This record gives sequence, C-alpha cells and structure tokens, in this order.
Amino acid sequence: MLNDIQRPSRARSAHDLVAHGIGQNIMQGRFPIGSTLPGDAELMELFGVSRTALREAMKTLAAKGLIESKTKVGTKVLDRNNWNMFDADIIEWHLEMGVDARFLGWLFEIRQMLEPLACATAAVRRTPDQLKEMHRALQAMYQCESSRQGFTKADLAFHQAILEASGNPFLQSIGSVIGAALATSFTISSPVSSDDRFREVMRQHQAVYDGIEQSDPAAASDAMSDLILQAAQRVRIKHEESSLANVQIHAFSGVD
Amino acid sequence: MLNDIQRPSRARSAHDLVAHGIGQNIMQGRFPIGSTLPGDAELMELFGVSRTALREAMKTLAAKGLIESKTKVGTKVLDRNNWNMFDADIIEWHLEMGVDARFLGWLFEIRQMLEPLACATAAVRRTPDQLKEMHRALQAMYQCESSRQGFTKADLAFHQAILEASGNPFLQSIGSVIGAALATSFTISSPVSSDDRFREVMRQHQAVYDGIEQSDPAAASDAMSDLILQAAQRVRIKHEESSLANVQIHAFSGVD
DNA sequence: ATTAGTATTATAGTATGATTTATAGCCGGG
DNA sequence: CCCGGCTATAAATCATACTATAATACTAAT
Repeated sequence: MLNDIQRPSRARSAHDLVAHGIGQNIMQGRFPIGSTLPGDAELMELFGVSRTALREAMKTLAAKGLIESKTKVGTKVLDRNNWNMFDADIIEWHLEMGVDARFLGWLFEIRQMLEPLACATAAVRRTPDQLKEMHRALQAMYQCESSRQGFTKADLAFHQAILEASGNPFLQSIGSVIGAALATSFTISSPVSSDDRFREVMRQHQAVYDGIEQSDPAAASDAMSDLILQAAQRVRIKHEESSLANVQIHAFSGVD
Repeated sequence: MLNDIQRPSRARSAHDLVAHGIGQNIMQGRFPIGSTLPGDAELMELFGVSRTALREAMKTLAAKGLIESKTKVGTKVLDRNNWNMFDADIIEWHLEMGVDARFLGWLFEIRQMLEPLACATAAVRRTPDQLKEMHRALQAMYQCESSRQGFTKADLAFHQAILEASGNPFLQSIGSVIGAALATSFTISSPVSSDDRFREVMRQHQAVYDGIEQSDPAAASDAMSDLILQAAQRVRIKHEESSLANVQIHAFSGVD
C-alpha cells in the first residue's frame, strides 16, 4: 500500500511553509515567548521567500494568536493564553515536535469535558439525518477492522457527526482537537491491534450510538465518558493529580 | 466618562478592515457558505486597498478557517464546521450583526461545559500565586460596584485567572469566549444595576473563590455552575429543548 | 463518437521596489 | 524635571510585473 500520502505537507505553498516553519520554532521555544523575532529582511533571507509570502505567513500566525506585529517595535511572540489552541495547525505543530504525555493528557481532558455533554445534547437534538450519518460512520468502523487508516477516519467521522448533531457551532468546530487526539493515540496504541480490543472499542461506540438513537442523554453521555476514559488509559495517560475522568452527569432535568 | 473606546475598530490597519469587512459579510450570509467570493481584482476595488493588503486579509480569514483559496478556482467560503469558533474575531463578527439569543445560548452552553470543570481542576492544581491573582481580580470586582466597564474587566480577569490555574492550555485559550459572553450579557443586563443583584453576583463569585482556595473541587465546580446558570437566566436564555445548565459534578475521585 | 492529449486562459501565488505611515528615541525648550 | 516637536527606522501599504496552476476548450487519434 503506497497510496497513503504520508506527508501532504510537502507540496505546500511558500507562505504555508514559512508559517509552518516559524510556528514550529515558536512551539519549540526557539523563538521564545515574549521575544521579538527577526525583522522582515532577515526572515526573508532565512526562508528564501519574498516579503509578500513572508507577510502572508505572518498574518496567518497573527490570526491564530501566536504573534503580534507593531510598526517600529517589531513582531513579538505572544503569551500562550493568546494562542488559539483549538486551531488544527497549532495542535499539529505541537505534536510534530514529539508527542509528550502532558499534551496528550490535556487533549483528553478537554475531550472528557466536552464530548460527553455533546453526546447528551445530541441525544436530545439530533435529526433523523444526523442519526443516519452516525450510523454510516459506525458501520464504516465495523468494516475497517484491518485498516488502521480507514478506522481512524471512520472513528473521526463518527465523533464529528455527534458534534454536528449537538447543534452547537462551538462544539462543531473542535473536530481538529479530536482528530489530533485520535491520530496520535492510534500511533501509540492501535485499537485494531487485537480482536479483543477491537470488539471492546466497538462495543463502546455502539453504546454511544444506542444512547443517542434512543434519545437517552444520560446513557449517551456515560458511554462517551467511558469510551474516552479507556482511550486515555490505552495510551497510558495518568492524570496528574486528580482525574476528571470519572466526572459523571448527575441529572438532566429540563428547566421551564 | 468618555474614556471608553467604544470602537477600537476604527483605527485599524487596512488588512484588518478588509478582514473585518469580508468576515462580517460571511457571517451575515452575504457571501454564502460554499459560494465563491469575488476575485482579487474586484475585491481590491470594493475595499479600495492594494493587492497586498487584500491578500493579507485573506490569509487571516483562511487561518481562522473561514475561506480557502485555490489557484484558478477562486476563493470559497468554507462550511461552518471548519470555522474556528473559539476565535475572538469570529465571535465578535457574529455578535456585531446583532445579538441573537441562540448564539448567546451556545456561548453559555460551552461555558457551562468547561468552566465548572476548569474550576475543579484549578482547585486541585492552583499555585499560591495563581490564587493570589484570583483574589486580586475578586477584590477589583468588589470595588467596581459603580463602574460597569471596570466590573466587566475585573470579572473577566477573575475567570481568566481560574482558567490559567487549571493548567490546561486549551482551557487557557477560551478567554475570548468568556469575554464575549460577559461583555454581551452586561450590555443586556448589568450585574451592577442594583445593590441586591450586585451582592448576589459577588456572593457567587466569592463562593467559587472559596472553593478553589480550600482546594475543594466539587464546591468550586458547583459554585461556578450556579454562577453561569444565573448569568444565563439574567439574559433570559431559555435553553431550547433541554437544559444542560444543571448538569452536576457527581464525584471527584482521584484514580491511582 | 468517444476519449485522450494538448493549448489556451483566467486566476491565485510570488517577487520586487517605491512610497507612506507610525513610533521609539533623541533633542531642545520650558 | 517634564513636555512638545523632530528625526530616523522599520513596518505597512501600494503598484506592477511575473509565475504557477488548473479549469476549459480545442484538437486529434482510435
């Protein structure tokens, strides 16, 4: 199987390469937070691109909250809490400098905070079409026992369908976070490595689907919570001090 | 008091204005999703800027996931689930076209999902310095009974200090979401409009602080949940079908 | 007539230099 | 010591020219 393009990153445009380059350097701390990075002229030479391409790259980074340029004073690397961590590129650049356990932990922590509740809302708000979409993705997962690539893709599609059905655009835009978590987890520990593991993973996903299908928010939420917890354990994440993994949904009572 | 800059939007750079203009038009559906927006030449004329400025604006929008340009085929408006809703600008543009209740509801839904758990982790992970930061912000709130501006600022600082103390960079980067929610809520219904209301709001914030100060995750989480719920009610948000507002943290048990 | 290959062409991408604008830092006057 | 204007510098913007890409149309071969 040579058909997988391991690095679509190769054939990218100039400004994309520059943005990637600078972004990664910032992540790695080679352009430390708070520091002023080299002037236009120097960066042009460094990356071998024109001012146009460079400035477009800068705007990309600025849009993601990584840097800020002011006339005369230069371009400074902003503090981490200005970074938009829900951005696909930022997550990617983070992971490209080596997967560290802390980062994965944070990723799973966020998933644990959002996805169970997304399931709960999806269970209540889903349309028939959205349910069908989840079903399609679930079936695709069943049929991808052999292919890790295909399984990951179907898995992501399943989770994204749930987010979509939650009806909340904020939830709908965290696909990148989940995608990164899945892709990374699967490189560490494949869920299709053994028959037992595969069956267990599928059982959990099925439980999530069933909960949503039956419009049972609590069940859907609990199932998703379990699913994420076990996924985290598979990659041996130990939550540092306390675990939020067993936060549970206590009650779903509608208010007026 | 004239010192408030109602529209810092005025003195912005060219590409910022263009990005703002196009972004807002996209939000309003005047550049519908999936459509191809005008070519470079036309947009240059439309906004009266040079190609450079226009392209920088495009890159900004592309970085936020709003659009995608391909050679020959033009620039297309991407689907909403590519948009990064956790971006401050996108939220701002959304709100600028009139505050609609649904959007506010989504905002509060996300807050309700994340902030209580952020409080819980903060209660466990906080450093003394971070606690001090929260205390400072809380005191500032107490002293801003008269000024809505100052109160909003202090309130945001309080919430941001909690996110900071959660230790999770993903949580740390949702300040824009909370900021937007606070600012918008306060224009609808000021928390300092009456003495009673002010006292109630402060009591709730104090409860959150106390929970974190005493390293009591459950208490901190519950207090924050209450706080957000009441804030939502103040702006008359009725959750559509079911409310996630009274999701409760059931148990915080550390795992190994 | 269908298909495959090639040429055309419109549009985004890149490059370069000139020009404008904003600000840090200096200077001199108060 | 403080304040206001001057100046140098670097970023921001503009204008223009050139390149790369891909959708379309056209041609030719089967």
